[in-house]
Amino acid sequence: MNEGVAAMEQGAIWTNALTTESTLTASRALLGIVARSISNALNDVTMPQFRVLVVLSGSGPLRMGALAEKMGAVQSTFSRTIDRMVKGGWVERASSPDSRREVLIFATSQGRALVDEVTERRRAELSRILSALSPEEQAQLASAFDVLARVAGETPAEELLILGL
Amino acid sequence: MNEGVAAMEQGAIWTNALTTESTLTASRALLGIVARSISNALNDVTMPQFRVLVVLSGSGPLRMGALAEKMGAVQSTFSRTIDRMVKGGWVERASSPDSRREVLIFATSQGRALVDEVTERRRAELSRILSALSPEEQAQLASAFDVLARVAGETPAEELLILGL
DNA sequence: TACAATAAATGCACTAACGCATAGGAATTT
DNA sequence: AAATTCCTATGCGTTAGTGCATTTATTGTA
Repeated sequence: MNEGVAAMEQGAIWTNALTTESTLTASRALLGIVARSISNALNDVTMPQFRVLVVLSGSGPLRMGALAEKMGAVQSTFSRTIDRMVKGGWVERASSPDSRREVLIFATSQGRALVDEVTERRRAELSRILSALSPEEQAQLASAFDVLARVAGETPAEELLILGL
Repeated sequence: MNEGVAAMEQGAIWTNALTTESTLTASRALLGIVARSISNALNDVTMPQFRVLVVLSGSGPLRMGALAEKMGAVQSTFSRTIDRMVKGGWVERASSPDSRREVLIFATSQGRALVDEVTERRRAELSRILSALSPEEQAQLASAFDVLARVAGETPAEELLILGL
């Protein structure tokens, strides 16, 4: 193999390793922000329950079965979870206009507010942190993240659910 | 207020908002990586149990009480969690050399291996993703992330524990 | 109309985690 | 030596979540 090429490849490997470490460090910082944004909500609902609200916020009302499947839970298990959430005022059951044997789950305004608060808290803290940077630095950061998001690809919702997001 | 200054501040606000959105998007991608790295481990241990192993990996053996406090759990609750983890072969109890009333918790090699696998999986996937970028892009990414990590500050371990990390 | 298929809820059994109160052994103080 | 403090473990009760099997209501089909 050509020595010059080998040296270049070696350089690329180092760069990758360094970038990986920087990214891991940054991801810890971002995870901290995410965690803090959620922690308050966890006084009111459990993580699985919060997931339900996030899913409903994203998709609108869903049938019991469809929702259970999205949550990766057996339908019977899920029925009970919904019982608890109804009791807490986070969601409501309503019979479907399509079929009387179907039950649609709606997030209540209280439920939507909970998710909105978390989202807003996250956005606010991020904005606060970024404001410590110059506009130039921010622009650099934005383009770096855009690049990352592009190569990282879409994150299927199911995967975020592993962490309860 | 001077119009030129006002225009500049407006520009800064836009930049911040755009950067915030880019960061939020990227953080979802990073969360996906983190979630995938953990999902396998969750077949073996629960999230709280995984936390214990992460903490022990970071700090070495700890007393029951200290560990319980780090986990934000009541000590009695925690004693039972350790019972289960001992049963599963993830940790071991050992009497402290300092005092016979103290009990130290060690991660077993099996326990350390579990954490290592997760860490390695995360690093590998990140590295794989980054390798799609040119060294120049990677270098840009690294410096942008270093900047972010600097302004975001340290993330206390307790906060990551909210998400089970 | 009788029968099969679908959707949700219930009965039952289980595990993990949580907290409070308390017991037991070990170390420290008086 | 006795009393107190410290550290862990246990008894007891509770909640959330999980899964399997079954029931009930509704819809679709033979």
